[in-house]
Amino acid sequence: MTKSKEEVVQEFRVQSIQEAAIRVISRKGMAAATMQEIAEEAGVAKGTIYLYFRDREELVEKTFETAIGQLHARLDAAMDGSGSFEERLRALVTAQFSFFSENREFFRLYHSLRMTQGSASQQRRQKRNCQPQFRARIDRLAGLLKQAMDAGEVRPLDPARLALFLIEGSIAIVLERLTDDAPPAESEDVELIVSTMLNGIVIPKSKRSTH
Amino acid sequence: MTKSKEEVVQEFRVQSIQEAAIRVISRKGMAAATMQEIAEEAGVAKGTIYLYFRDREELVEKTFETAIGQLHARLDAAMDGSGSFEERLRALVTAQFSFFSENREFFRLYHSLRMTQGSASQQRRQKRNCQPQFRARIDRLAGLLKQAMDAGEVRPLDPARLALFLIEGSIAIVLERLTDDAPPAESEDVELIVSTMLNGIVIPKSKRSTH
DNA sequence: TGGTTGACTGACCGCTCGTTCAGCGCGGTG
DNA sequence: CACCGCGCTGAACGAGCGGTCAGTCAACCA
Repeated sequence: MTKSKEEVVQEFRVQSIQEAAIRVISRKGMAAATMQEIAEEAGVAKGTIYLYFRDREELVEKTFETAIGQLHARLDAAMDGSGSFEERLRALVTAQFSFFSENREFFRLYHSLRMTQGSASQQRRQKRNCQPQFRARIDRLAGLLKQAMDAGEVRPLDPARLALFLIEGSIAIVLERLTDDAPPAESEDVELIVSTMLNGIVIPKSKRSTH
Repeated sequence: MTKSKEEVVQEFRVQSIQEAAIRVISRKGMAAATMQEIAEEAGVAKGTIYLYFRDREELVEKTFETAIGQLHARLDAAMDGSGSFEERLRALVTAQFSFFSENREFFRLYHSLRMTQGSASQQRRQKRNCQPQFRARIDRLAGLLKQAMDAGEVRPLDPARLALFLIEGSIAIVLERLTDDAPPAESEDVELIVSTMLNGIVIPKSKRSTH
């Protein structure tokens, strides 16, 4: 089952084109990323891309799928640990933070894709292909929350809404960190998110110091 | 100081072109919205737009400024009320919810603008013109939070980060409501956000029922 | 009512983009 | 050495964009 030379070359090309696509889309955004620039970034001619991908749409789609697979693997690993609810939640947020700071460029691709709009057919296509990927992330976290609710650790709230709120809120902070010149330690932002979600921001009246 | 007939006509044109721009950008997204389609939507010829706006960029910019002014006015009104911190926070989230459900299309424009990427010069331009608008919203909420912290009602956390987390999390839920076929009552989602932010999701151990 | 104006139009232009394909060079074969 | 086969190239193409401007005509004056 060893790979032939041709297969190795093929895989190398596909991979380096995808990596170039991530970098260019991250830099310029989905709409402004041209095939020409992706080709230059990958060190091949424009035509070469079309030997490995049917068209621009397929390139973007396949690239996204490859990259998000890695993210999901990391997040699953973080969540499937056997700690307490709090530990698992903290692990999830931490994993998300570290993945995106290791892969800043992918993060922007992730966002570009989510927010891309276009013709009606493009929108339908995107809904079919990409939405399920995001939905899957929400659903997994929602599952974790539901579990904690059933165990009586967490108040009974709509788990899907909570998951959405938490993930999007975190993403906003990750995004902010990316453009921050001197962001605080990663753990500090993780703690802010986790403690806010778990215990809220209010100081109970019984614990307030007299002003 | 009464308006001349020409001024009235001029204002009407400007306004209807801007409204058309909002609708088209909302539908197709920033990149895919063409001058041709905006013109058709407004019921004028493409060239007419250029009598009222220097170029596409100015149209988008002016349109955005006009629209976001309304949003800020609403949110300020909600926050400047003289209630308790909790009441003002609830009012803010509620105002955001109702504004965006009354102006679904503007909401999508808002998002399109935030996520637009492009050439280096476009990015710089956008940073100058649009980022401050978003920043202003964050800053206002951050001010409210800071006030509550100084009063000892809220734990001392980075107010800017908290504001970002809250606003983006809420926006995600608003967005979800827009595509939901049968979303829960607005007040229900507002309550979820406010109570989560204030008190967290955890049930204190002392109050847990035995399983 | 004939003349003048200027708001409006839409065919047109230059340009950029995704996509194609005739041809190039190179490693293997007889 | 001549001859392919094939991965690759990049000039060329057509579609579609933002922006232009010569032409149109209803409204208004003299």
